Amino acid sequence: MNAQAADPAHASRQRLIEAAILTFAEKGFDGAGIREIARRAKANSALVAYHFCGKEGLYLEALKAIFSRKVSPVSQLADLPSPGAPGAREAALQGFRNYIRAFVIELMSCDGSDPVDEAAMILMAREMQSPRPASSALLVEHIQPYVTYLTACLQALRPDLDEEELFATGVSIQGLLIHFRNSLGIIRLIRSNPGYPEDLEKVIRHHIDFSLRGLGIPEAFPQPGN
Amino acid sequence: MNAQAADPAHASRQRLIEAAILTFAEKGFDGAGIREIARRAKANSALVAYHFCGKEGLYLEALKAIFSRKVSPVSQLADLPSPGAPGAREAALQGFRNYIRAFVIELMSCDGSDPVDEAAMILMAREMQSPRPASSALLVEHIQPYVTYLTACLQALRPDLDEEELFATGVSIQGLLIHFRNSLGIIRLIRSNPGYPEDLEKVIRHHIDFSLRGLGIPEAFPQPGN
DNA sequence: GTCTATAGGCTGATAGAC
DNA sequence: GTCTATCAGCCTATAGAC
Repeated sequence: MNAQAADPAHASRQRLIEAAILTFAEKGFDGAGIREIARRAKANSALVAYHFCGKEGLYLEALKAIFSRKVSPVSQLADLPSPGAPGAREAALQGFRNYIRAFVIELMSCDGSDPVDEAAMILMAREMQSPRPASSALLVEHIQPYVTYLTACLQALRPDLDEEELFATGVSIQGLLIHFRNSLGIIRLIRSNPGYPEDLEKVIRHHIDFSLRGLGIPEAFPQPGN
Repeated sequence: MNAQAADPAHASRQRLIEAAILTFAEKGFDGAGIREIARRAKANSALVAYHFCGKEGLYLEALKAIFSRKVSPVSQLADLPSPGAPGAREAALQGFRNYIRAFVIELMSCDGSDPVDEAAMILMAREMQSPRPASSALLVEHIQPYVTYLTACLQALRPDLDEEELFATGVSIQGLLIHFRNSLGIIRLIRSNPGYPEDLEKVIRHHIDFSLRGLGIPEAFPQPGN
């Protein structure tokens, strides 16, 4: 795939994917037309069928591009030692920190400098909320490892919780991260503050502090100021 | 509006709104066609223009119907005394309890017996994530009071927090409630437990306990068992 | 690989009969 | 208030020239 990306003969293919991310993010799958995407990519709309076997194929390729760019780098998280091993708790704590940081910083923070990154997040968030049948397998394949990793960290940090409680906690934390991403639209409206994304990381960290304190893991993100 | 709802001459109008909620929830604004909606409502598609001045008007009317059915009843919450008045903290605590209870029980608990209720939640969640320009004013108008109320409760409970922290906390708690509602589908899949919704309130309370403990408001929902 | 031209179908809106 | 018929425009997909 990298060979293809470097191939100038595939330049229009790459431009189409980029334009697709932007346009699908703005208007959704049904709202976006391949003519508009092609216009944006300075390419011919017939190339959508040639390169991607149609609109749905282009959509899937756009999602794959997002996962390789944004999600896969995040997944380079250190392996956790087996529970009970010496230093397992400290390793889990570090893993937990990395997980949150990866989501908050790499995955969700966006300074608006790269419109494609911004659009990629919007598109992924919408796809998580309302997955298309054709892309749900792709979605699960890429996201499942994260839930497993998070639950493993939590188990080492809170061995007193039973399986049901661990699951509820994992879902809650994960949901919190996703929620802030999903709520950007309405938060912006309520605050009447178009520049609000700048404060996103601060707000997320603020609540994560509360949640972790409630979970009995206040040392996950020690606050220099407190 | 109630007079109209009771008028049998407006029966098809009502059926169109109901079908619109279902179809827009399933396919989004652009994915849903007025012909399909009309077919579902056993009405003529030309009535969309007659009753609602077009598709966008029907969409707005569907949102309004959702707000009157689901959101407005929740808003019948007691007024809070002014901050600093005697008993203000206790009143805020009670208001906070009522707010959570109203959301968990009235707004979110649904056994799936009513498909329209189910679709209404999906539609509202999607609209919050990606508000349409034409409906954002409606959205803010209906949701703003809840954020204000929740923030007022929190302010009385945690007078040490500044405005930014209060907002972040309110959004977080609100997001938690919405997240659990939205995630029911995927949670069911992951757990392979079709009866999972029965435990919904328990799981939500479980996490809310964590969050409130972190917020320093552990007495909001005292646990008889603890 | 890239283009033009076009087919075939669906869309929302509307005019006008009843 | 409800219907049929229809319009103009957009959509995706494709055939075929280069």
